[in-house]
Formats: sequence, structure tokens, C-alpha cells
Amino acid sequence: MTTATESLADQAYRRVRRMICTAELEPGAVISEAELCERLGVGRTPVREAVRALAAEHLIDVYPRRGMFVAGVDPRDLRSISEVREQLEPFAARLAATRRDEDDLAEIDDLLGNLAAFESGGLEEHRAALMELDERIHHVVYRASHNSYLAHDLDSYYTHALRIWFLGLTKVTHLHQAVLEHREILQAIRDGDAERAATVMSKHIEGFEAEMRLAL
Amino acid sequence: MTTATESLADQAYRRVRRMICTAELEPGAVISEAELCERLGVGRTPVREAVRALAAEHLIDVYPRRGMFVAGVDPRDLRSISEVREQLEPFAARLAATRRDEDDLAEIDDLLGNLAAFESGGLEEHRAALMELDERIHHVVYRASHNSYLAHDLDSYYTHALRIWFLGLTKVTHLHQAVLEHREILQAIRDGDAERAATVMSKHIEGFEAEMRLAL
DNA sequence: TTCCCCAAACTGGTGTACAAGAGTTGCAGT
DNA sequence: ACTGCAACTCTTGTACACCAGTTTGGGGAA
Repeated sequence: MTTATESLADQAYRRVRRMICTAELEPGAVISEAELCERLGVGRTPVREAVRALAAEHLIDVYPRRGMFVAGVDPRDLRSISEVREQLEPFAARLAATRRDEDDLAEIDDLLGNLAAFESGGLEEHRAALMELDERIHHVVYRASHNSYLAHDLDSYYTHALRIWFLGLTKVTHLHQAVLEHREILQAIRDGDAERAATVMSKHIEGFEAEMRLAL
Repeated sequence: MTTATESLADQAYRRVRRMICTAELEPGAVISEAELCERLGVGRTPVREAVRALAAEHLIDVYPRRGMFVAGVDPRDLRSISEVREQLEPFAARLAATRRDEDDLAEIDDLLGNLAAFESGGLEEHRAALMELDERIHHVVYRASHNSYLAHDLDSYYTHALRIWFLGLTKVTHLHQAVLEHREILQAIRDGDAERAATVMSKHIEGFEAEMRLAL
């Protein structure tokens, strides 16, 4: 199979979102529909839908008939985003600890294994792989919460957080501590310890904001 | 002025959302692009964007190449939505009590006045007006939280809740109690009593879910 | 009569052409 | 030299024509 079932619009959405997340498209950069069209090799409609969806998530600001720009990110945005995440992420962790099913547990065990591999090997060299692992870990928590609305919102917030992470990625952050926290979260969910899962997740999110605040 | 600055796509979005909310388009109903086009008197593109946005909010299910349908609503959805609202609405109320500015206070006082008018007059006859008041009250809380991300999410959830309200609107619910709770919330925010605002809002949301669960 | 297959019609997906508004730049007049 | 106006160009907004896939119903064969 080649394209499976994903529409061009969805592909475009993911690709542009990734560009914005990884700061390949910097905050304030102009988004030209025409340029995106030739860059992605698709027509205007899919690009337009993607851009529209990203605008709905506040990742792009659109000024009608003037232009579209990658949304800027200032400390107030970081605060607002973190504020909501501090409510929702621990809540999701708590739900996940209560509701995780066999599939979730399998994924969690797999991730714990990857985490262990990272810990024994060096951490520093595989920053990209670690970020991907971070993403998988958060998303398994969302999925294990078994609340699709919550999961959807958290995914959106995670995207914002990821972008801020990339932007403030000048100095190496405390990766080791982050890894430990992730392990603790997964273990708590696996063990069904809702309170511990929520507490550690809470600390994790707060730590993230504190560190990003310094880097911004 | 005729159209001001709102694009046809935005207008279409609002109108279709309202149709779905008020159950003018019932759950499971087929959404035909062509039909919406002639009904709204616009081309396919604005309709498409509106439908796309509504799909992103889970108000419409789209099965590619088969058709689009108004999303059904089952008790699990009510539970998921209420779960998140129970976290976010009290949180917003708490923030609002802390951060409300002069504009917010003016709006709150105005709403308290309207509420008093409702209380002295009969409640039962103006159900539509009361619903509009409910919407304004919740939205002033969102605005007063001064967190646009939070406000955006809560608006989306409010839309879902409103739809469920319309669907379960066979018997008259405890409107009087709801009015009292709203007044208490607004007063707490006005007085800067964050804990009380959060507590009452929490009870308000839980009461809503309990009542809707019976009606569904 | 029943079952299967093929074709037609309807669905959304995509690309393109046209319209309209905002910003900019250049020219002319003072 | 400076200012104001006008036309141009670049942007997104809208509409429409075409394409691909799915469904469904009718007709033919067993």
C-alpha cells in the first residue's frame, strides 16, 4: 500500500504542523499558500484545509487578504498553555491508572523497555529519539485515559509544548531527570496507582514550564 | 455595512453549528454538502470549511467517499465531556475570581441584573431567553479567566453540552436551582472568592450531568 | 426464485480559475 | 524635495469543474 487512507489534507496538516513544531517555520514567518503548495507538491485545497486547521489550534495567525503567519510565542502563551496542561495532564494520568487495558499495558511495558535502554546507553546523543519517546509516552497516557475528548485536547496542547521545547532548546535540559519522571509515571499507571501518577505528572509539567520559562 | 468582516465560511460554521446544537439537524442525520449549499446560499468551499471545522470538534462524523452525518450522542460521550468540564469549568471560575478586570465586572453586574429580572418575573415562559443568559454567563467566566486557550476549549465543550441539553429537553429541568447557582457563581467571581466560585461551578456541572444522564 | 455481478449515480477529494480587498510603489503636482 | 493619489501586485476568499471511490439497484444467469 502506498497512501493507505490518509487524505492529502491530513498529510499536509501533519507535515506543516511538524514544520512549525520543529521551528523549521519560525514564529512570525509568512505562510504562503502558493509556496506550501509547491513545497508539499499538492494543490491549494489540501494546503488550505491544513492551514485552516492549524489556525483553529492557534498555531497560525491569519489576517484575511493580507497574509498568514506562524503564531508567535510569548511567555503569556507559555503560562496559559501550562496552566491548562497542569490541570489536564495529571487528570489524564489519574484516569489512565484507573482505566488502562491490556493494549495500554503492553505499550507501557514496551516504552519502559525503551526507557531502560536509553538509561543504560548514553542519553545525550539521541536527543531526537528521546523526544520521540517522550511523545509516545505522553500519547499512551492520553490513550489510556479512555476519554477521546480529553485526549484530543491534550494532543493539541502537547503540540504547543513541543514547539516551545524546540524553540528553547539552546542548552541541553535536564534530560536525565525527565527520563526518570517518565518512568515513574508509566510505572504508576501500570501499577494502578492513580494518585502517584497524577502527582508525578503534575511535577513533570510544572518542571517543564519552569525550565522553558528560563529558556524563553 | 452588510457582511462586516466575517467570512462566508465563518458564517456557515456558526449557522450549521447552531442547527446541530438546536437539534434542527438531528443526531445521525445525513449532511449533504449540496443541500447545505443551497440552504445557506453559498458555494461549496465555505460549506466544506465549516463542515471540516465541525468534524474537528466531533460534531460531525465524516466517512470519506460515503457521507457525513451529525455525530450521535451516547452516555459515554456525555461522561467524557462532563469529565473534562468538571475539571476545567471550576478551574476557569477560580481563575476568573482572581483575574476579572473592570470590563468583566461590568458584564457580570449586567448579568446579575438580568438574573434578578428573571427571578422576579416568571421563569418558565422564557426558556429560550434563559438559555441565552446561561450561555452569556458561562462565556463571561471564560473571558474573565483571561486564558484564551482555556476559553477556546471550554467554548467547544459548552457547545456539546448545549446540544445535549436541547436533546434532553423533554421535561422542564430544575431551572430555578440553576438560576440560583449561576447567581452564586457570578457573585463569588465578583467578590474574588475563588474557592467558592470553583465549588459552586463544580456542583453546577455535576448537577447538569446527573440531570442529563436521566434525560438521555 | 435467488444470487451474483456489473454499471450507473451519488459521495466527497482535488485542482484551478476568477473575484475582491489590502499594501505598496511610483508618478505627478505643488 | 515632499506629499497625495492612483494603479498595480500580491494576498486570501469563493465558486466551479473534474476525478476517484463507494454504494446500490437492476438485470441476467443458474
